[in-house]
Amino acid sequence: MLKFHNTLTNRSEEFQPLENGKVKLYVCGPTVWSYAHIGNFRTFTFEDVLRRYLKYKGFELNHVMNLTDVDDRIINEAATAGKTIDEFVQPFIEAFWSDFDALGLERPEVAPRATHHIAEMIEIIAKLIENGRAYESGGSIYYRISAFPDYGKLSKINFAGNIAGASGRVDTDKYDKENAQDFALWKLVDAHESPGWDAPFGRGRPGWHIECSAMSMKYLGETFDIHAGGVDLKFPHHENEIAQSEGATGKPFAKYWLHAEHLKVEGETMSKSLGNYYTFRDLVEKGYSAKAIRYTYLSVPYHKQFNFTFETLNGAEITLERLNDFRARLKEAKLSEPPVLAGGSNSEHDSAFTYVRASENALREFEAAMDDNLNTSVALAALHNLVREINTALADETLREENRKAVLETIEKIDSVLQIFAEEKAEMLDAEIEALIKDRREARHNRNFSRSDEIRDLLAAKGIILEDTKDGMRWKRSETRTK
RNA sequence: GGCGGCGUAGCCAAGUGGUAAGGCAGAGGUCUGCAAAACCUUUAUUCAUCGGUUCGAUUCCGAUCGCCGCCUCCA
Repeated sequence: MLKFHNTLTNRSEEFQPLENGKVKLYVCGPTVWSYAHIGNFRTFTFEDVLRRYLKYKGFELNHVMNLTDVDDRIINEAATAGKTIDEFVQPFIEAFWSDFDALGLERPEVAPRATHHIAEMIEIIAKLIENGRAYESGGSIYYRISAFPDYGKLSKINFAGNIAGASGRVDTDKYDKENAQDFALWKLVDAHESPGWDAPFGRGRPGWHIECSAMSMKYLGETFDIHAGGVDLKFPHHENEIAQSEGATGKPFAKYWLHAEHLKVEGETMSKSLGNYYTFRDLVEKGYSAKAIRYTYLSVPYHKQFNFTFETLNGAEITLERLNDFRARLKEAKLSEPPVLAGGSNSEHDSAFTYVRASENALREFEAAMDDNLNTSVALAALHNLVREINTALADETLREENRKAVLETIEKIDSVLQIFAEEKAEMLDAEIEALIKDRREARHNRNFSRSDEIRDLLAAKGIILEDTKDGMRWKRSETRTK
């Protein structure tokens, strides 16, 4: 039974989609003003695991992730660079998708851009003005929080205590609002100012929150299943989305709210001033693999803050090498066929049966962990336990053909969600290396070990690692990385 | 000032009212011509501290200390 911790109710709840077999999922996407950092991608990776696990459970997905391509920062940066918004944003959108793909994140069904949905935003704002939940002031349109009694139900924010004690926090907004908490839906823009769009209530540009209401409801309907995002968006962004959407439609907005916690880096808040700020591409440039970064994210459940350290990341590289080696070795192993049995059992048969059961157990543990609010820590432990057990069987030569298939299928199922195994590609060695390997085989046969070790070192320098096993020699490429 | 979270081995961490998953690192061993890989054994009498409830608490309650997040258009 799949359960989520719903931050709207603050409880663990069984997941029940609105429509049988289908899930409507909205996630807050990136603001494309720069390269996304490793904190952003923790959230996107969580959302990918959510997506993949829902598919694993047999649900049909309609997953929407917006791209915020208009906000104050983008407008300012574009102006500074002397570019239009489109020109400024385009390279960052491309970079975002490139990073997204590299991390094994499956693209959502719809990835709408805010600037392409201004009409939908205007429509919602018009409704809110009509029903008294929005008002005009100084040419801009604001949301009237006092007209939405449910305001605060997601973030559980107590405004009374807030205002009284918020030391040093001044409302710096230069516009005139009825209440300090009222937020802008539409910002007045001069006739000559860009960007700007014409609306019945005047030329302007949208406030930050309205885009998500507009795009989620356009593609998923007024009520949908899951809304996910980073914790920092809970207030005010998600709270405001609820106010806008439910305020306009009178219907419940999202049923389940899932929030990903932030990460720290080496025990400290990630920030440029501390020098521990990393984009995904920074780590790739340092030589780390996307899979190891993904694995590191998965080692801690999404709803817990975690400490991203390079020691952990290095460990993840080694762990993944072990997993990939395991799979390769399992595929190559010479295994015996099941003996022809005339009934009864013998010890060999019993052990084979045990390993079939090990696969089933691992899958069951994996699903139980994922069902429990996507506990990827425990899911990984289930995988590791299976690998160790089967490794032992390989070492003992008690594994048989029938087991191999079961184990490989289990791994494939688990990895359809976790996506941590390396892509399998048939690799060819060039002739020179093939010849060296042949020489070494001969040298070893003749017990000329100085020559065979010399060749091994030579190949190692070329990034080819040799391992002598009882089934013969196997090779792999070393993961070269600079640190 | 308000709301919330966290503190588990050298490191990253899971977890539960019934006696501590997993990964990395370390130590010893098996295998190997030597390596590598793999496997085996081992590494927290203890889960920040102090009280309380309980037959029993790391897990529940209270207090204390420490760290963090949100309350500002940052995932």
